[in-house]
Amino acid sequence: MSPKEELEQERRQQILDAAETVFSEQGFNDARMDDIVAESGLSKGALYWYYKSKDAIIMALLDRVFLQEMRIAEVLIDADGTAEEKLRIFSRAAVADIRHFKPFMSLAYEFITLVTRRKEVREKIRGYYRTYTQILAGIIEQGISTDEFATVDPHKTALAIIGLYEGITLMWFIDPENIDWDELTEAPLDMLLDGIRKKES
Amino acid sequence: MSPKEELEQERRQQILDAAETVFSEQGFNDARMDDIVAESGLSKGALYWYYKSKDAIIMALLDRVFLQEMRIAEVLIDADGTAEEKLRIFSRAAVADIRHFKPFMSLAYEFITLVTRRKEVREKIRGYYRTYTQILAGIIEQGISTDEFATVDPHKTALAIIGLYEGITLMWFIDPENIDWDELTEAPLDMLLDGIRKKES
Amino acid sequence: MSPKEELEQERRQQILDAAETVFSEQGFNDARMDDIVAESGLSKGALYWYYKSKDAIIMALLDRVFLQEMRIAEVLIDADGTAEEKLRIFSRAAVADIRHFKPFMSLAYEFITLVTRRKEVREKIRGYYRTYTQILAGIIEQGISTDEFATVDPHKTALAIIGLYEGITLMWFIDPENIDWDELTEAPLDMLLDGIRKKES
Amino acid sequence: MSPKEELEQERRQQILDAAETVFSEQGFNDARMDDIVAESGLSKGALYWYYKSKDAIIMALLDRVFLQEMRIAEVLIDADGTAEEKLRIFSRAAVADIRHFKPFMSLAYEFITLVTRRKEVREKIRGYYRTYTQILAGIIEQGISTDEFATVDPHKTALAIIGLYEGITLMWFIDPENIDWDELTEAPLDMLLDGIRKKES
DNA sequence: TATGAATGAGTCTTCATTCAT
DNA sequence: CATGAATGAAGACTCATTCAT
Repeated sequence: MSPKEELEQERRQQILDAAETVFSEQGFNDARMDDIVAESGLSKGALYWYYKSKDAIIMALLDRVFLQEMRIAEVLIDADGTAEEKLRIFSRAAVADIRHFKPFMSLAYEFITLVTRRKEVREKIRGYYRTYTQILAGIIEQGISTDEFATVDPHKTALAIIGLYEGITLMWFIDPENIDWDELTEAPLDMLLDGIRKKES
Repeated sequence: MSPKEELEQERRQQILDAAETVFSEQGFNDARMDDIVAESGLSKGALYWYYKSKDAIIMALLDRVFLQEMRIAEVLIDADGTAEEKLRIFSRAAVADIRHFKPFMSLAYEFITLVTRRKEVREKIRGYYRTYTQILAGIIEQGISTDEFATVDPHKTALAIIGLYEGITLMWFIDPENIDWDELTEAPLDMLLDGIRKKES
Repeated sequence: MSPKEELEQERRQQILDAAETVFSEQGFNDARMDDIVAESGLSKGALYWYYKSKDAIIMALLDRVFLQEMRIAEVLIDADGTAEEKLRIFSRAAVADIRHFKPFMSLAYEFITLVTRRKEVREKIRGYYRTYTQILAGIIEQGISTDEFATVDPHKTALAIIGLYEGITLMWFIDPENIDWDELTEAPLDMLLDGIRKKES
Repeated sequence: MSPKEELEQERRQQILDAAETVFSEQGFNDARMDDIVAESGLSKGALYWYYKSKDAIIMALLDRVFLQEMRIAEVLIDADGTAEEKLRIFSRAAVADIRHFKPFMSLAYEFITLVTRRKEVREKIRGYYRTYTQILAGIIEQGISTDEFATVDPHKTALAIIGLYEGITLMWFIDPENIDWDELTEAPLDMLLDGIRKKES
């Protein structure tokens, strides 16, 4: 990467970092471009040099947020072990990630708000969840073929697992004190696994 | 109720109906007061007569949206039957409600966005979920005491059930075609129930 | 006209009057909306209530400016007399009008600037000159048929007459002291008339 | 001229060529310095190295545009022949020039727009027309003294001739299809000449 | 109660110009 | 001489809210 491209990347990161903070705190609409300017340490002109509008920044953030999330998926793909072990790895990674992600969670929900209104957002987020679902479904299929799991529908089960974590995350976001992630990290998974695990006969 | 009060109630409903539609379609910020005025068929002056600000309408909507939701909870409280039967009633009611609620779902997520930024929203939504959790926990306790269920933690299990439904709802909102509620209505519950059901020994 | 419509007309006139002054003094681009606001005595909101943009005001002015000019043409249509008498009436009306119009002349040239860039402007101004040319051509035809004038091309002659006045106006705008309209009022016309008048044989 | 000065001259021409094109297409205000940069093939820094501001470019263009025009006048001064012959030379030169100049005509009108607002523009353009008028007046005086023309006012007649051509040019700019320069090249002049030509007695 | 014209503070965005390299 | 990233003042426009009628 040329020094020039490096500078550009750095500036764009500066701006997205600032935007992430500001948008998370204030929401897309209450956030002022001047707030992002101040937070980024750049000038307004510099901001508009790299992103042509507020909306362009929001869309660039969308990419970054869900790209970051994708990393958990990668962990899963590369993992070895039984299906159950992989699901536990997923669970742990997801929970770790969620905690790290907490300050920016309202940002994520704001993006979700846009799903019905903006094609790009819709497609990006759908792609993210579909990828995820497929990976988990693959693991479950593995579990079925190795007789770890009963013959469940892999797709539906994958949706249930992701849904379970998304839902608990949502509830944790709303009422963190009411939910103890330390305990919940594996408990929900245990319940589901109990449900799909092959019963000895 | 006097005729005057009746008119007032009617007008307020008109406004909230319009606001619900407009906010759902455009979001709190892109929605214009003039849009609500047009949708409601009232005049701008009338709007401001009944609600003193845009924010007041949003807060009134918050009440209405989550009050509506509360009705499912009431169904549960009054129901008879085994714990499992009650959970199935809950499941069916929740799914039915979600479907009806779909056009306004982005509204709900926009409220969630406000959880970290607005005390009233936070408290209202927390109250809603806490109530819900307690009711479900009660049912699970009943199930444990009647030996339907294994000795699980009622609170955690309740959270898991609600989370499961909230999460699947979220995913259905994002990608309706990828999720078949008809099948999912009871499947997720089955999995969880399998997990907590008392094993014959 | 209802009182409401009357108010609207009055407001629009107020705005266009102000815009005419401000645009003439400063040009379309240097003129600030706030200048028009100040000049009009209205508020910025009121301005935008009646015209949705600066450009809308400019286009409304275009209408008004060239509609005003059209009145001279009407004088001609209704006039009686020989062709030459009518042309003299035209001459006098045109000169009188030009003098009145002087402060707003740079406005007219600014519109002309837009002829190649904006369809609406092009069409409006073309229509104006075509109408004018036709009226004059009609008078010249009359002069030919009554043997006042030699057998000239009515269309070309009309263009020459209008062109003559437009050109002298342009030069007067550029260098008023160099041109004495009092003398020039009829002199150019005399020259042209001398050229087309039927020579006694 | 040193190689260094040559380069400077070349660069300045590049810039003015680009500016002429861009300004003609977009107008002084809508044209962006970046457009001129792109059109010129230079860098922004280079542009500002040779011209210290947008306005400086506009003023340099003013010089160039009206200097170019001055060449027609030179043709006249050097010409031999009767007054009428000279006027025909003028006519042909003017028409030829106008056609060449067409793409940049809106530029000329934009300068005229500035006559009332900018001293330098006013003086430059006035000087141009005064020079022109004087040359033509001289020719007409010649024509009077040689008995070609009747005893007309040379100044007024010169104004009329220039005005006639300026006016027809304006109308041609506005509505090229409505005006056939091929025919109009000499026709207007004929009319005027008919008017001022010494009548045989 | 109801109306809708009017208000004006607040925003995003633009773009001529500068200057470190 | 040349580059183009950076600057920031300035301006068009928006829209929640008000208030005379």
